[in-house]
Amino acid sequence: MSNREHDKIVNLSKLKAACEDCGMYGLCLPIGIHEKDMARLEKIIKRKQPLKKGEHLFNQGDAFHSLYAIKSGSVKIYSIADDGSEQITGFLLPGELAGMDAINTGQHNSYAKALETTSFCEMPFAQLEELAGQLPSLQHQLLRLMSKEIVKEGEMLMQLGKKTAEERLASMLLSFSTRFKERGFSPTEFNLSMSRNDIGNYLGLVVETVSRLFTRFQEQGLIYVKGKYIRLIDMQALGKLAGLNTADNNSNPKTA
Amino acid sequence: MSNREHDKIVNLSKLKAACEDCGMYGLCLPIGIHEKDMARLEKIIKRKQPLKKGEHLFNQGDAFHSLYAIKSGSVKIYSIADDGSEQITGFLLPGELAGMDAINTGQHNSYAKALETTSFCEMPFAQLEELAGQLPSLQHQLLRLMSKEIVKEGEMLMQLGKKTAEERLASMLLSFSTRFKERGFSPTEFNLSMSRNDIGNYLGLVVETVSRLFTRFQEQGLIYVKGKYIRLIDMQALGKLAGLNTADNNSNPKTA
DNA sequence: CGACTTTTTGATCCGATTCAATACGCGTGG
DNA sequence: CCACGCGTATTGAATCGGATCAAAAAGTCG
Repeated sequence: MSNREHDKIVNLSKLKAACEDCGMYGLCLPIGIHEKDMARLEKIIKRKQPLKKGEHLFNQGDAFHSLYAIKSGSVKIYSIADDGSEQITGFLLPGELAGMDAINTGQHNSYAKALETTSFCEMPFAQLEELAGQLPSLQHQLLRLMSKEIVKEGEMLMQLGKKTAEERLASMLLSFSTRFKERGFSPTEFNLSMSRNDIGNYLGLVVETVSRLFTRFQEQGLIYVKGKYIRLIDMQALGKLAGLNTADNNSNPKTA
Repeated sequence: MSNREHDKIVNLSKLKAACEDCGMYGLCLPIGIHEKDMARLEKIIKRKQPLKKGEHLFNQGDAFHSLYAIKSGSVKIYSIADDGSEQITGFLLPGELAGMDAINTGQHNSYAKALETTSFCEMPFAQLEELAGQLPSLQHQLLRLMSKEIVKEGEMLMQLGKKTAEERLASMLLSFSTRFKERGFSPTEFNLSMSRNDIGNYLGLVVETVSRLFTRFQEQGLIYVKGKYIRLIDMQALGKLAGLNTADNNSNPKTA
């Protein structure tokens, strides 16, 4: 796509396709990296065999070696507490990074499971870190992505802390809508690759509640649902549901 | 305390006390930084006037310039949603860092308010980043702390997603206990600097529920409470409450 | 097709919220 | 120093949203 002159090595292998050829180029780690530096980044990125549905990218307890970038498909991130209970902490779409929570301890403390056939890149962290020391833009991008992750989780805390079941599901639908749009997919029509149970787990609700909400939203003409297929019909109403419902819960504006 | 020879500048000012003299040295950013590099790190760290109770370290919407390390006191991190509702996402104790969520957008999307008289250091991020490019150990430590933040929030998600009111409060008490201990304070006896309302907001509960729980825990002989003063009496029982109560909620172990 | 899993729908129950009122803590000023 | 006032905390009673229990319906896959 763009002109790279001084590289004989980069394209020597079919397996090692360039980031620039990846549909998620504009969303992934390479953002803001100078073209001349990209070759160095690409050299440490490993193309991997796609995962089949149900396979794991990594397991809780695994030693941490690499970050992973999702290229296509989707991944569910979850952990299992001592008592055996599962908590889903996120769903990854193409262009998003997995494994950052493991940097701290050097051990993955979550599972990453493919919800469908999923292709990804592996980026050995030691090499990434070394390179980041040499490329300020890469270092910055790495910090930025981690910061983004922190913000994302903070927003999720807001969800779980204050919102009703209805608000949570509406928010989630809109969040997926936005993310699909960023990735060039339709913002109003998509398949949710995870089960109703997963949705409930993620949102802090039981599966029956999620099911009832989908039904209700459909009855109210907000969405059309057919299994995993979702069409958002009344985005505005969904936004209103997601955002400004209980405009009080512990809000306590004066303490601000 | 330790021997530094080659520095005339570092100690020239009383204000600019060394990190090594800070009680939180072992918990803060400097972990793992070589002694010879510390001088460079210290040079960019600004000592600031302590905040009085109620004053803000930064406000939501502020341009992001610096990370802040808490030296003493405590801080509440919260954001205000469009609808005016407040959500507390965390409380910071000495040795902990604030502002990492702003790296992504270059804008703080939370407030940081002192819950009591609080002293802190300011670390201009641009300089920190530049230095991190030169000191691998600093870069690593920075990434590690951000990773830790992600993990911490992930654990909080687990709390809010699945746990009962009782479990949440027990967890919070134990979390503070651990953190106080790490900082050299008593793990069984401390003052919670935040209001009951703040605790409730943080845990996704209303203030009445929090109050009732404190009363109940005390009746059950788990703790002694007197206003902000807390003494943990039966840590084991608290741990049991916090951890292994509802060992089922959406656990669905087979999907693991 | 037939077994199994996932989803939906219905009826009931319970934990936490809400509403309401009292008690406590604390700073201010007389 | 105590009285007053106001914010914070506690306690009580009623209500409700979402969980739980139960069962049928719809997908999924070998």
